[in-house]
Amino acid sequence: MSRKTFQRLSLDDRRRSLMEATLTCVARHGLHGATVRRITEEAGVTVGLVRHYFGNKDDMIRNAYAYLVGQLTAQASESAKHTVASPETQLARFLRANMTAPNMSEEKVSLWATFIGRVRHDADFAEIHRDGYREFLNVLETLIEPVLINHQRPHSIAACKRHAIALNGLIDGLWMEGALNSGLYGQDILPDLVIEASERLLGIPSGVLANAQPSQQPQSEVS
Amino acid sequence: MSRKTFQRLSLDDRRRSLMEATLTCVARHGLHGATVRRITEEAGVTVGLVRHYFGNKDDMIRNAYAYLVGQLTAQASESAKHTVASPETQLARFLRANMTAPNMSEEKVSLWATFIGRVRHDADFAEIHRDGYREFLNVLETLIEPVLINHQRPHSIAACKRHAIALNGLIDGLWMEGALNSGLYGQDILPDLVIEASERLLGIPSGVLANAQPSQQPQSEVS
DNA sequence: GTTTTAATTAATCAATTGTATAACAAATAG
DNA sequence: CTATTTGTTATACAATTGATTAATTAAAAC
Repeated sequence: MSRKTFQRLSLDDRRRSLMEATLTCVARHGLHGATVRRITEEAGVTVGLVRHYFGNKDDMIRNAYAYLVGQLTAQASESAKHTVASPETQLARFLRANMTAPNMSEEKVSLWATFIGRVRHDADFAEIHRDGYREFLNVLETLIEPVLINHQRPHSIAACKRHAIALNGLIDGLWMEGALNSGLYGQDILPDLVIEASERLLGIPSGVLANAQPSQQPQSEVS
Repeated sequence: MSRKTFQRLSLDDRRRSLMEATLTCVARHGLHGATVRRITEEAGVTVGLVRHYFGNKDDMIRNAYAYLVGQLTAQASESAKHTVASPETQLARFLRANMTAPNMSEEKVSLWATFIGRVRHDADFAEIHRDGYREFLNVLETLIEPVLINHQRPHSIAACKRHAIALNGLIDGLWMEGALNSGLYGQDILPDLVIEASERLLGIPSGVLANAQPSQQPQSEVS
């Protein structure tokens, strides 16, 4: 019987491949069903590589969690920052991005929730979670402040932070409940709903965010 | 060597004892660490009883999840319904209850999140989740409607449902992030924050909920 | 007090788990 | 083309897992 043919990958490629396989397996079978054998099979390698690249399974999972959080925050902030548009448009885009695919996916919410359960007992998990949360709040504060200024609302640092906390709660909650939708309502109502709710939370006139010019309006695009 | 002395319990008592031990172990060690041996040891019995009372481990865990969701929704609705007070006071109490112990506890949030990961793949888990979610939304709608009426706001069934979805998102998100607090802010700001945010979301005058007569505070202090 | 019932224990089982190690082979250097 | 390095495979192993069964015994029935 001949040995399996294989390809030697760079350290980064192989590690990423294993982390992604880990996330796939956790999403598909839960943490308890994400065994070393299943993960390595998903990655197309044999079990020995776990030790070689991560030392042990727990460390591989920790790295996979950090990888996931990085993806989530990167996607979120990127969707807002990479545009030259009015503050209202940027905030509106950010909000919509969190209520639509690929950001709002059942798989990502499931993954996120599954790992949250370990934050409490594992210091590494807690740190990864805290960093991601802080980043998300920062992005929100940065997006909120100019909008408040534009509409003569109180915009002290404290006020911005308070608003960011509330908005983050709203987004997180709707992101979760919407993604693993129980069929009690259609997910398609969420983008408009979160925009309208945010206008109220910030105390800005109705329509300011809802009518902010959407992504592909040619009119104002001067480059 | 003598056998362990034991006590025969009623079916309900023993089942509840095992479910609570299951939740304790899941909260303490995660789903993967909640083994039959640990759970039964926590309950003070031997492993054979799992088969006797639940058939197998998975069914025991499913029942424990339903037990947890039942606790959460019962506590939440009870905190509001069991009082003869103005609609504003009832809603305010409900909101505060979800931002303070025992409802907002790290353990309960961890448990809740851990189980959410299985909703996607297990039909029984999905049903338990959906039922709990529906109940929560119903309680919210019931609490919201009279407040909207009292302040001449639109209060159609659709409007109430929309508000309930938004408020539920806000509560869920803050409940989660607040409980496993990352130290980025103090949990003690959350009760007031959620009350103020809810006033804005519902479009009712500031202070309507905040100044609704609290449970046992003599007179309000002016800030 | 005696019998009956079934809740509970204790022990065993096969399967699966994460880890460790030696053999192998793909890429690289000379 | 040969030698070397090390990424990768294949296999073994001890520990733990959930499940199963027969033996016990607490409690109820008589």
